[in-house]
Amino acid sequence: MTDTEERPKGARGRAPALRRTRQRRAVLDTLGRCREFVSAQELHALLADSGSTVGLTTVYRTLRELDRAGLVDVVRDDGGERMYLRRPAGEHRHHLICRGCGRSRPVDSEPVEEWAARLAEITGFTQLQHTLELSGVCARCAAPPS
Amino acid sequence: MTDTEERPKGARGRAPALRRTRQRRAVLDTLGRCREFVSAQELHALLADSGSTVGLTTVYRTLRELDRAGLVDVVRDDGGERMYLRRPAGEHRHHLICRGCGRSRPVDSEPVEEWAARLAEITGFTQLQHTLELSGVCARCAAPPS
DNA sequence: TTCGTTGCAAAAGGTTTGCATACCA
DNA sequence: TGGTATGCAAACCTTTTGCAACGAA
Repeated sequence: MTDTEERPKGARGRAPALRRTRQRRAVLDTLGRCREFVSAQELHALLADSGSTVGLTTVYRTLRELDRAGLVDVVRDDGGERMYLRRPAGEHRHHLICRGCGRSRPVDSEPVEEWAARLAEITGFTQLQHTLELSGVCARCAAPPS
Repeated sequence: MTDTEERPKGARGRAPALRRTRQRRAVLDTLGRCREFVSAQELHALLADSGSTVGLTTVYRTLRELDRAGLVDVVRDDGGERMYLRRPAGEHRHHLICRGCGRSRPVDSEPVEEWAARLAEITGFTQLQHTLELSGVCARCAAPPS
């Protein structure tokens, strides 16, 4: 069990003072264009393809920032690799990912949210967090390969 | 934890023919004694402490076998490390883990199971699998440091 | 000028694999 | 005996970090 170190999310009102750099803009832009989850490595490759020279390190760092800022949804693929998808609204969403084609679709997870909330009451646990990874095989991929 | 579904890994009815070796017995035994999730590395350390000489590789391999056989629940900690906990019955369970002390407690996840089942119908996805990681701060850890 | 940002190379860390050896059945 | 299982070392991979150079404000 890795002990989670204290991380007071409610940081002192300090403004991070993010700078708008060419690299960050490129990452944000490319990520925004992705409709499916992408890994840092994939994103780095995409950036390279589009001619943007952005270091892999920077991609990782930027993605981490976005995660902290709650601007992306993050899941882990089977290999433990983190996958990112830009989050439209401020709400966190859950996605159902097809193991065949990799496409994902957001799902209504209200029941889960409610259940989690109830769980907090029942167990006395506070600051509940949950990560939900859903996968399956979509109708198209399940269909006969004709 | 992942819903264990059929392993269509093209398994031609071959019998795995597991052998009962000293190492496997030791791993199984030590794992069975653990009441909380443990990582492969931790398990390896525990084995070493108890005098059992089992290679780390073997621990990893055995754990993977157990996972495939659906005999353990697996979660990933914040660092992406896999944590294992022997599964009592054949049922898969979800656990709520305290970020303070690391202790876990199984929770009733029926609502989630039902929701997932309904989701399958609605979306047309088949062979749904889900992994749910729940964490929070237990009452004891949240209590004032007296 | 200042100090956040970048990027390369290297370090970390967990997990897997190659391969010769040991051993259960 | 034959095919498994083991274990060491090396390989793999993703992610992080050290540090000198860079550039937005």
